[in-house]
Amino acid sequence: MPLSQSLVPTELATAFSITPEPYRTMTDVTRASQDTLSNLRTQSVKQPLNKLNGLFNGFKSVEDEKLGDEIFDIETEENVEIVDGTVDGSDLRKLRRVDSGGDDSSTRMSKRPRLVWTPQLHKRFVEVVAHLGVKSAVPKTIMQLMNVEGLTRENVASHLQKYRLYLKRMQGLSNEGPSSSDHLFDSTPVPQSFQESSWNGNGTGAIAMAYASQMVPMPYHGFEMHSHQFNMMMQQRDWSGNKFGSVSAYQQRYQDISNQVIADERFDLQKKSDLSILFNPDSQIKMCIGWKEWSVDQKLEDIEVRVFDY
DNA sequence: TGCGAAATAT
DNA sequence: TATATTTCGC
Repeated sequence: MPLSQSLVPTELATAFSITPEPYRTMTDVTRASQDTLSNLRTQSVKQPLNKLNGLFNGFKSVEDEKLGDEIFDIETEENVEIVDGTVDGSDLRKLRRVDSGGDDSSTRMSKRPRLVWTPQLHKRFVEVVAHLGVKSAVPKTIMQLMNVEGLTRENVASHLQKYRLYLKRMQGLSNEGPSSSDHLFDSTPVPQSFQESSWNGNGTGAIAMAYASQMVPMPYHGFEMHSHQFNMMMQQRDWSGNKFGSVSAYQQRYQDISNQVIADERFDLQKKSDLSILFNPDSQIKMCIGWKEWSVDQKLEDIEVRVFDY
């Protein structure tokens, strides 16, 4: 919808060779103001790259820092601009791609740096997909659970599409080990749970997953641990028929369990975000630390190393 | 809105 | 060619 309208009727304008003011939509105006803003900003703020690096401040472990550092293949400084006003890390997603056919230098805007799926990033992706269940893993949820700054739903959707094709291909090849052509995907083993599990096989499992965000460093047992706020990821319906009954009850339960795990010398946590706890509708609990998964029979003492050992 | 397959771009 | 990104129907 145009924001403005010519006062001169079209016929009249044509008759007198009046070139009408072009229609400007809200999008046009918004874009123009973004252009202006970012032009101003690139002059005063000279370190978009630092900004980018700063986006990953939330990550504290060496591994995570590597993850963050390597996530983007940054080409040149000119390719990066902050479109929105926020300078604090949270908003890489506001880097916009704008039409590249800009002959007008004032409309030249950068495109988002191309995402490179490093083995670390892919590993994280696979972990999350495994937790969700390969059937119920969708881009948005995966993106949220991966909790990697700057990662977009589109990035994930693309990767997921490719990964599904890969899985299909692998399934077709049954257990023919070696050479496919995909080094990235081959670099991270396909979790055994993908082959079918009671947690997601019938489409009713894997309802909730607690996950970490906003990590804050905290000393623990000599190495760095992270405490965090807890969020609940919920998928699918029916929270009424289960034992805990409410989201807050799940959160409480998650807190309880994770606190015990952290205090438990048997668990060699590198960082607390390695811990995930999943609940299914029967209030069964599955606990995952890194690449290991356990079934938890309510009491931690009963924990046995169950299946997956990658 | 957002998913997924297909098309397209790099 | 591989794969990232965009498009488009649902």
